[in-house]
Amino acid sequence: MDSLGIGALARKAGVRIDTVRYYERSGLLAPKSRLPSGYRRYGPGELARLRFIRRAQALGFSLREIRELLALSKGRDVARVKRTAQTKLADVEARIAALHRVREGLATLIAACPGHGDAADCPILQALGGEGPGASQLPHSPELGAQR
Amino acid sequence: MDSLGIGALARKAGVRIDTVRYYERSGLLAPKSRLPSGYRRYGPGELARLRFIRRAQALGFSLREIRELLALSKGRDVARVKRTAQTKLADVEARIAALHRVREGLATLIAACPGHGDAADCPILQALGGEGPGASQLPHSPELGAQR
DNA sequence: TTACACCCTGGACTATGGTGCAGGGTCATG
DNA sequence: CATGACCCTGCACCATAGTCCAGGGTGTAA
Repeated sequence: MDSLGIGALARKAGVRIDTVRYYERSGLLAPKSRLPSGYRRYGPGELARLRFIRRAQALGFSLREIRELLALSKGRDVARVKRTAQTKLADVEARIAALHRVREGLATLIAACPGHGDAADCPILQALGGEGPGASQLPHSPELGAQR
Repeated sequence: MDSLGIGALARKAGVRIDTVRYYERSGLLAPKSRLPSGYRRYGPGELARLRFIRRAQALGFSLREIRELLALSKGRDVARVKRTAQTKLADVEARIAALHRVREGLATLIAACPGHGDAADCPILQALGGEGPGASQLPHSPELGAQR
């Protein structure tokens, strides 16, 4: 039979055994069956599901979102799956935009810093430390704090 | 005197009182002095430092990195401050690049998904779930998992 | 003096995504 | 049957950045 123990499954998917058990605790991946001893047994479907989880994580989905995606895929509601992916895309684009602003702020400060001399002449320290208009060149977007 | 209690300081900087105490525990911000009762007292320097911390966070620095930045600024080693900022800039740029790959992967899948019909026809589910070449259109960069 | 806002410490708890360990039981090979 | 690899459960722990609470003490003004 092409059924796998937890160790073989983990090796095939490139994750740790503990991670597989963690996913099970999190309601993401249940074994196909159990031996009378309690040993978990997995089939090819479980391997595919585990790979799904890893790939979705690489796309920036959280485990909670992946759980929803898996539930959706069981209901074969393709429209909702697509909408979820679209929402995620918008989210990723917002994060990119926020990071662009961070990059501009940093680049501006680095360009203005002589790289030597007294700390009082360093715009990086000035801009961050000042309470006056010196800080106005920094991005101020609220969502930057929400960078998960 | 223009010295502040912890509540006034927190209000001026737009953070919570607990957060100020948390920063103190983390070695980021010590009070200027204490009353005999133990009450913390802060001067304008501490307010500036607290604002520094918040702005640096908005630039994507972690508290650990901010602690290093603050230590550096005390040593007035401007060159090292600049190098730290440059390292952070490279880090931000790598995160942007990783998110770009995520975006391309998602956009490709969304474009190919009909948005209706059977789940078997949904490339989002297919690409994620398959173990064959279907997954090859997805980004595979290892640093994506390391998205802090 | 009383009222009330403010402050103290220490510890528990939140969410996320795991990792590690103790103390056992089981499976397969020689 | 012995050995070693594998597996079980349950629990504690990691980092990050806080948040909240209990059970007190203090500062100030009417």
